[in-house]
Amino acid sequence: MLNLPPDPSPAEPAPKQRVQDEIRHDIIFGSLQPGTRVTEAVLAAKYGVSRIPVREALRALEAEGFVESKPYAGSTVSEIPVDDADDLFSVREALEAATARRAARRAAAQFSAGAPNGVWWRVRRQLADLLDDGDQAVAAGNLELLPELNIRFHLGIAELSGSASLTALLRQISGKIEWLYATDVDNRGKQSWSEHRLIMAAIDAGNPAEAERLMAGHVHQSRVGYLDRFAAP
Amino acid sequence: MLNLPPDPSPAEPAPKQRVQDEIRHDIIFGSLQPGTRVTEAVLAAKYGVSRIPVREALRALEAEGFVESKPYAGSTVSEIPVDDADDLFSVREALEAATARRAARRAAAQFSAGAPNGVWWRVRRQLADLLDDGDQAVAAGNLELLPELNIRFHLGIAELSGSASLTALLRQISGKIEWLYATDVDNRGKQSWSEHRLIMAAIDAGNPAEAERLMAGHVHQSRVGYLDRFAAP
DNA sequence: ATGTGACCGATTGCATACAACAATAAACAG
DNA sequence: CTGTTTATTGTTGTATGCAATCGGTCACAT
Repeated sequence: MLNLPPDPSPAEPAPKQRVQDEIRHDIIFGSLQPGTRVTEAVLAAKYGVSRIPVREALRALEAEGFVESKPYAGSTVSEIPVDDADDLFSVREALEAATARRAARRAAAQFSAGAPNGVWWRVRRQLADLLDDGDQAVAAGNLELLPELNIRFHLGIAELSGSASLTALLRQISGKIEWLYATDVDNRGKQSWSEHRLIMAAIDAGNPAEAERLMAGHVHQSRVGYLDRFAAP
Repeated sequence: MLNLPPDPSPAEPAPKQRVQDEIRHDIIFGSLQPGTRVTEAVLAAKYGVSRIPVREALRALEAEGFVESKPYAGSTVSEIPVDDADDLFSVREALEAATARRAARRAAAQFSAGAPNGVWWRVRRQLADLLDDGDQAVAAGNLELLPELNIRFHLGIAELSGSASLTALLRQISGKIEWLYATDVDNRGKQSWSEHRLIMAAIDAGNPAEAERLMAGHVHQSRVGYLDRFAAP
C-alpha cells in the first residue's frame, strides 16, 4: 500500500503547546496587554498545569518576541512593534520572494520525479484545500477568516521551499505581522486573496522568476495597504 | 553622580546560558556533527548540571535552528544550511539595510538630546571599543579574531536601531551565517573590516540614506565573497 | 527632607522523582 | 521466510520541593 495515512489525527496538543498558543493568542488579541507582568505561578493555575510547561511556553514566546524576561525578575508582555512595521515588511518582502523562488525551483524537480508522495505533495495538497477554503470564505462574506488562512498560505509556501531556515524566519515575522493586524479588519480582503492562486500557479509551473515577482508584489501591496491605513501621515 | 557604573561585572553566566553557548559552539565548530543524536541526560552529565538547564538550552537552540526535536523522540543536530546560504544572505541584506537606516535616524535624535547617557550611548561606546579592537587585530595579523568581532559589530548596529524585532531576526540569521563561515578562514578580512568605520561614521552623521547604502554594499560584498569561494561552479 | 543601607517577600532557577510516549527488538501467526 | 503484534527499553514530558536572586520597603544617619 502506498496510501498516505489520512493525515494522522490532529488529536489534542501537548499541554505545553496548548498553553503557548493560548498565551500568544491572548497577547495578540489584547486580553494580555503590553507591559503586563506574567508570572509562571498564576499562569500555571490559570491553565491547570504545573509551572514547567508554562515556563517552556514563556521561553518560546520570548524567542518569538512576545514577552521579555530578566533572570529571577520575571517576564512582561512586549510592546506591539508598531514602529518596526515598515522595516518588518521590507524584510518580509525579501524573505517571501526567496521562499516563492525556491518553491518554484523545487516544484519542477518534484513534478518530474513522478510519484506524488512525500512531504512536498502533502503540503501542496493542504495548500489546495486552503485556497478552496479561502475562496469559499470570500464568497460567503466571512472575511474574518482570511487573516488566519492568509498566514497559513504563506507558511505553506515557505514549507514548499524546503528551507527550514527561511520557514523559521517567516514564522517569526508572521507572528509580529499578525500582532500588527490584530486591530485591523480588512487586510485588502478579496483582492489580496485572489492573488494567491496566481502565485500558486507560477510555482506549479516551475517558474521561479514569475513566482518571485508575483510574491514580491503581493507582499509589497500588503505593506502599502498597512501603511496607508495606520501610519497615515 | 551621573557616571554609569563601569559596565557591571560580567560575572559568570547562569548555567543554562553557559550550557547553551557551549552546545552551540560545539555545533558550529564541528565537534557535534549534523545528524548526531543529543539526549538531555548525557549532556547533563557532560556539563555537570541537571536535565532542566540542558532542556531549556536545547529548546532555545531549536528556536535558533541548530537542533530539531520531536516530542518524546529526542533531538538531533540540524544540517548545515548550505543550500540556504544565498537566500539567507539576500534576507540579511534587507535586514541590515533596515538596521543601519534606523540607527542613523536614531543617532540624530540622540545627539541632539544632549546628555550622553542611556542605553544608546553605552552601546555606541562598546562599538567604539570594538572597532579599535578590530583594527588592532588586523594590525597584529590576528585575523582569526575578526569573525567574532564582526558579528558583534553588526549586532551592535542592530541594537542602535532600537528595534527588538530586527535585532532578534539578525541574531537568528547571524547564527546561521557563523555556521556557514565556520569552515572558512578569510571572510575578506582587512578590507571588510575597514568598511565598518565608514558605516559607523554615516550613522554618527545621522545620514540614514548613506548608512543604508554602505551597509547594503558591505553585506552584498560578503555574500558575493562567500558564493565565490564556496558555491564556485 | 533626603539619600543610603540592610532586611523581607515574591519569583524565578535548578534538582529530583515519576508518568507518558516513541522506537526498537523480540515473539508469533501465516 | 514475511508480516504483524506485543513486550521492553530508552527518552522525553510533567510535577513537586528547595535554593538563589531580585525589587521594594523600612529604618536610620546625615
